[in-house]
Parts: sequence; structure tokens; C-alpha cells
Amino acid sequence: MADSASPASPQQQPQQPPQQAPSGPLPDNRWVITKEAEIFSNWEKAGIYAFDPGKRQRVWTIDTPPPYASGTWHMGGAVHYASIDIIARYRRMKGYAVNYMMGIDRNGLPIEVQTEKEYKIRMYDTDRKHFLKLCRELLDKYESEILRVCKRLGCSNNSLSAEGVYRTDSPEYRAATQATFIDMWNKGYVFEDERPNNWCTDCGTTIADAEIDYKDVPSKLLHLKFAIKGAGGEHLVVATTRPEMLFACACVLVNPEDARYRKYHNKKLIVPIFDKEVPIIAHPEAAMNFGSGAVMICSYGDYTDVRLFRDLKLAPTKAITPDGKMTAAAGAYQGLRVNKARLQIAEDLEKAGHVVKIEQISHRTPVCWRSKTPIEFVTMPEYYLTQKDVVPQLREVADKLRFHPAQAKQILLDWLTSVSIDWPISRRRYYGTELPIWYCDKCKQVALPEPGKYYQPWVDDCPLKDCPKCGGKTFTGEKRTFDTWFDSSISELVVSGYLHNSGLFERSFPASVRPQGKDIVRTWLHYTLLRAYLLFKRPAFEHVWISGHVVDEKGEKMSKSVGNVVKPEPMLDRYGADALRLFASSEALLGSDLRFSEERLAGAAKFVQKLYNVSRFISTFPQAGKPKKLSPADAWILGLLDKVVEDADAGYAEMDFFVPGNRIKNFTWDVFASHYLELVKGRAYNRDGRFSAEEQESAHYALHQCLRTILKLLAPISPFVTEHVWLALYSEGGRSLHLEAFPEKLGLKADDAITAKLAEVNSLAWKAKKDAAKSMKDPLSELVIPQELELLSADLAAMHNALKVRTGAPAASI
RNA sequence: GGGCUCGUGGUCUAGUGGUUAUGACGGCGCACUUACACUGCGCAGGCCGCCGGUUCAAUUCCGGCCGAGCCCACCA
Repeated sequence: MADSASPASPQQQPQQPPQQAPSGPLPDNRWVITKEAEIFSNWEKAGIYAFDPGKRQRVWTIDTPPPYASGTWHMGGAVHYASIDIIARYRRMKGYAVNYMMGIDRNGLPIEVQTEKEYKIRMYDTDRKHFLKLCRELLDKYESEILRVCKRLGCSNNSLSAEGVYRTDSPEYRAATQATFIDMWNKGYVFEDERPNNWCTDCGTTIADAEIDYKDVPSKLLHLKFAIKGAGGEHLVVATTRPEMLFACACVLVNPEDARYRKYHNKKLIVPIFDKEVPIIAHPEAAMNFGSGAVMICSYGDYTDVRLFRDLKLAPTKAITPDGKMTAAAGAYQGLRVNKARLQIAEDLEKAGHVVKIEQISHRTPVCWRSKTPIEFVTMPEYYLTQKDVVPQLREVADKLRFHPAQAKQILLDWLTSVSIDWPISRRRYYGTELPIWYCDKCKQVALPEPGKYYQPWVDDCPLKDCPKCGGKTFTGEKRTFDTWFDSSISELVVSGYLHNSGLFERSFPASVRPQGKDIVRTWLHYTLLRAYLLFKRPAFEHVWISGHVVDEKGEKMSKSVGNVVKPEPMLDRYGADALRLFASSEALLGSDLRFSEERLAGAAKFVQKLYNVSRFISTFPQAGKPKKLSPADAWILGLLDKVVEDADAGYAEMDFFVPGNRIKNFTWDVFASHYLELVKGRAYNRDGRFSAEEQESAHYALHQCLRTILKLLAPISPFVTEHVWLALYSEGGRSLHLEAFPEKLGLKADDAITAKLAEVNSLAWKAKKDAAKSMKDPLSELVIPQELELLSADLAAMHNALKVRTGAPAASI
């Protein structure tokens, strides 16, 4: 019984506690982090987070980003997933059936690159089946490390066991990817074309615009003399950073307004070294103030070249092979790698006297975001998904989404503005979902299987017996795979039950929320919206939650080369998941970068400990039902608590945890613990019997009511310590705190004036004793309190051991 | 060049059209006050980036400038 251990005197036996509850006081005098793992494994055993949509319950579907399993997490990953978990826990307490799958992204370039590095092999020199096996082993290793951190963080996914996690490379997932492809093919959104594309010579594949990064590269801008045909010795100067492209030059542009060159319009130039004739064309693309004002257009040196070849209907010359070497058209330079050829030809041009001047410039160069190799523009047949034509519709979709924070929408709109080509979705790689396509050997027609199964055309026989077009009996399977984003951009469909649970799918699509980092708006978010639009003409989700990055203490990006990377596990071991999650919530507004600071994390851990101590103190008092009349101090603190409930609820609903994190922390520490607990101690103990039994019970009720509410409010952010205290003090039959409803307000007034005055009076009293070198226990001869605190005078007298209390201008006398 | 965010004590940060502008960390000085030294109290420290405007009143609203960070575009 609580009472036997309670210092309360026997005549103040409380009424029956409101529920059958286990009783305090808490036995341990401090909170130890190792309890977290124990609590998590109890949750796992009891399966309390299992997703069970029931019949009527509203479903809240979280489209958790599947992290890529090609490495271990730094602090950013841990904070990101802990924050998403807060969304899940809050919604569960709000009465939703929360569908919160964990996913692992396992397809595509990153793991292939990692596998090549790990085993020191080249993918193209390795047997495909063997290579896939090596990839899979590595993926399994990274995946298990990521899932271990998730558990350590307290993530309440449906299940983190092997069965509860979806993987983008599983046969089921890949079947879904292929089914959407077949569907979109049938709807006419997929086509094959031979277009100049971003080509990574290192990865040996086409890549999408979204997979391009830019890097500033110092380069030489060569000013070259081109002889003008039939103009005696006259020449025109053309500036270029890519002289190795000279032989693929199709024309030279000058600005129509450029007076210097007006007389040369429609004349011909002789390309140096290659003696090829090209026209001079007046075109506004040529900037008068850059270089010489004359620019050569080659197939293909950059994006402008690609566009102009198309616009001006020029005949391209293939300049570069898929492995990054010069083609036969380069004559003497054939077979040289691009960089080598550039140096060589620059030297030759100088020797031959074609170079007028060399400028050193910094050139922003597009590079492959995985291998960082400068990309080339190579023409290859690839499959494309329509995207350019639906940009206006995607803007409308963006308008229907609710962004958190609202300004994150602009990132998406900016990207939509720059979408200029359709999405090339085929990749010449191994570890990815295969394009489910066979070609009839006889008529070469594309044959697609029925959607629903996972197909591997490079090993499987074509499921069709006859070619639908010509009746041919034999087929050849496609060898290419999809862009990784083609898999991950249907995650919201897969978690909503697409293809395997149509009842659930009806209820949960569009998904409730897409949480993700701001860096993958142009890829994951954009592509997901595109896919959902093409397939269903609907937005993929209701809310989009965009988080910032975790940066180091100085605000700089964490990177291996700088050496400022912080790993989550040592921090979790030192400070615990509760502290890390509180830190993540209360340090930065949603959407802003979070500065990681171990010192501040330690501060969060102190709060967790403080909360435990507060709980331990309160646990020494018996639980009491609501008294007929609340004492004024109790009405005051419960009124403030109401406001905290309201603010925290609003913050959680907006998915901005900065608000609840700080409000709960500040209330608990700075008001509840510092002032209320001190104020109410005398009445709660009532050693000298100066308070009535009802007044004492009111204190007991308020203490426990505050603690119960604080525990519930903080449960989504710090699920472990709150659960521990809850189970020890308040749980009915061992029922988890995380199955409780989010707290409701009691309907009391929040009187901030009392708070401010109380802090002032307390400070005065403490300072008076301190100045007089008295102990805090020593009496005050008189305490003068403002009118606002008159109702608290008995509590204040007990708190400060004041012999006399009167109202007036606040003062404290020894 | 376009967009977004932001300039507040040494550092980081909250907030507000109106008396002495939050809090944390750090510094200094006290205190074992019956939950807590992973504590409590106190002190020092700020022309709230700069210049204008609106207003009786601006750190807050508006405009400009300077500076920082991120995203997008980009020139051969």
C-alpha cells in the first residue's frame, strides 16, 4: 500500500484512488538508461504497436522513408526516424489505427557501388547472379544495423521483426513496381526513345536529372580562331571549355544583336584541325558578354547543346562512347578518354596557332550524384515515363497537399519549374527491379506479362506463349532494371495495401503523411506525386512533413572528409533515447537544421532525470480522487496545465515538436517543479496539521493529476521513462501508457499573473534568507505578498516558514 | 539571377506594436532548503545587423541595404 510508505499521517487517509493502480513510491532513486532496452523488448513481446485497423477506426498511414541500406546512420538518420515516431505515437493516442511500416530501400546504384568497393570487383566483369548475391549479403548487414538503431530509438513501427519490414527488393515489392509499370504502359505513359541523356561513364548508365549534382570545377576557357570561309584571312573567335568536342561542332551561334558579328550572319566557318564547314547562326542563346560572344554547338557538350540540336534540327555526331572514350569521328583522338583528349587537343591547337587566349574560369559541371563523375550526354535508347506534360497537373496536386512547414512547398514548386525532360526510367545495371518486358524474336514487338507477379526477364521464360502481334513462339527478355526511384516512389501504395489488401487500400489511400528530408523533394516526393497522379489522378498523401538536416555544433554539414560525423549509438548509450528524442524535438523548429550538441543532449538527459525525480517525489503521496473543492494553488497549477495540454496538442497536430517539447519541459521544470512542488509541500505533508484533510487531499489529487498528464503529454517524445513511471504508478492491469488517450483539458483558467507574482515572491524570500546568511529552513518574520497571491497565503507561509503573511508591496523580512 | 530561411548578451536560442526583452550553455559567487549535486539560489553580461518609413510608441509592421545558410537555374 502506498500509505504505509507515505509520510502522511494516518488520519489523512485518502479516499480510494480513482483506479486500481499499482502503488508508489518508486523504488529506485534514479533513472537508468539501460531500462530502455528492457521496456522496448516488453513492447515487442506484447505487440502493443501492431496495426489493427478494426472496423470503424480511422486509419493514419505513415509513408515512412525507407532508408537506403548501403551504410550506417549518422545522427541525422537517428533524429529523423525518432521524429517520425513521434508522429505515430501522437496519432495513436488520438485514437487512430496507425499504420506505421518500416521500410528498407535496397535497389540500385548505391549498393552496387558499395559492393564493387567492398569486394574490389567491377560489376560488368562479374557474373550477374553472383554479383546480386554479394549485394544482398551486404544489404542484409547494413539493414540489420539500421533496424537495431531503430529499436534502440524506441521506434513504434507495426513491427520491426523480419516480417514487419518491407524491402524494396522483395519479390512482393518488385511485383508491385512492375505492376504499376505495366499499368502505366497500358495507359500510354511509357515510351521508348533514343534521346541524348545524362550518362555516367563510370556507372555505365543513363541517369535522371534528379540524380545530377553540380560541382565547381576550375577549367580553361580556350578562345579559338575559326577561319571564315571566303573572307580572305578573316576569322572569328569562339570560346570553349570543351575543345575535344570540336569535331562534333554543328554550328556557331552569335547573338543577333551583336554588332561585331552582324556582317558574318549565314557565312560559313572552318573548324580548326578538322577542317569541317559549319554555319554561323544568329541566335539569342549566345550571350554577348561571355567569352567572345560566339559559341559553338556540339553534340553534346552541355544541356544547351542538347536543346539547340533539337530546336534547330541539327544532325548530331556521336562524340563519346558509353565508356567515356572518343568515338571514331574524333579521328586522331579516337579511343582517348575525354579528359585526355581535351588536354591533347588543346596542346595541338596551341601548336597550330589557333589559340588566341586562355582564360581560367570556374565552371559549374554536372556530375553523377553517386560516383561524382562528370556526366556526358550520350544518345541511347531508353524507356521514359511522361512527366513534362503533366507538370501543370502536378502543381495542382501540390496545392492540395498540406506541407509542414508550409514554406517547404516552394522547394517542390521550384523543382517542377525546372522539369524539362521526361523521366528516363531504365538503367543498365544489375541490382534493381527488372523491366518486365520480353521482345518477340520474330517481330521484335514488346510483350508485357500480366501484372501481379515478379518477373525477371533476363532469366525467366516469357509467360506468354504466343506473340500477341505475330504469334511468334520465342522471346528475348529485357536485361535492364529500373531507376531506384521507380521502386521507392510507390512506397505509399505498398504500405497502404496496394495489390495485396484492397480493403485496406480503399481506407488508407491517399496516405496520411509523407515524412521526408528536404534534400529528396526533387526525387522521392516529386516522383511519388507523379506516379500517384498517373495511376490514380490523385495526390499520394494528405500531409507532407519536411525536416531539416542535422548539422554539427557550428552549423556545418556532417561529412566523413571533414571528420565531424557523430554516430548515434554512443550517444544513445550515454544519454538514452528519451533524451535524444527530446533533444531532437526541442532544439529546432520544424524545417530548420538541427545543430547537434552533446552538451545540449546532456541537458535533455538532465530533464529526463528531473522528471523521474519529480515522479519519485509525487509517488510518496497517496493518490486521491478529485476533491469537492480544489485549493487555490491546485486550481492555479491545473489551469496552467490545461494550457500546456492545449499548446502541446496543437504542436503535435502540426507535427512541429518544438512546441510540445519546450512547453512540456519548461512547464514541468520551471513552474511545476520549481514553484508548485515547493509551494504545496507543506500542505501535502501537513506535518503540523495546520491544513484540513480536504486541503491535503486536494494537494495529493493535484500532484498526481499533474504527473499523469505530464507523462501522457511527453509520451510521444520520451516514451521510455514515461512508460516506466506510468506502469509503476498509474497503469490499470499493466496497460501501457502508449495505449492511453491523449489528455483532455479540465476546463480551468490559466492564470499567468499568479505565476509571475509567485516567482517574484519566491525569489524575494529566497534572496532575503541568502543575504542574511540564513538557512532556507529558517523563518521569515514577515512575508508581504501581492493581492494576486492572497489565496495562496497559507501555502506560502508554510513554504517559506513565514511567521506572518500580509498583502502589500512584495517584501520579505528576516 | 530567382526562391526560401535567418541576423536578439561570449555561444546558441524564445518571444512581443507599449513599463526592467525569454531561456539554455559558459563565467563568477553562494547553498547538502525533508524528490533531485544528472540539484537549488543569486550576480555579471544586450544601443534585439544597418538605414529609412508607418505610428503617440518599433526589437516586433513596411521598404531598402549589409551579412549568413540552404535550394533552384546558369553561359559556351
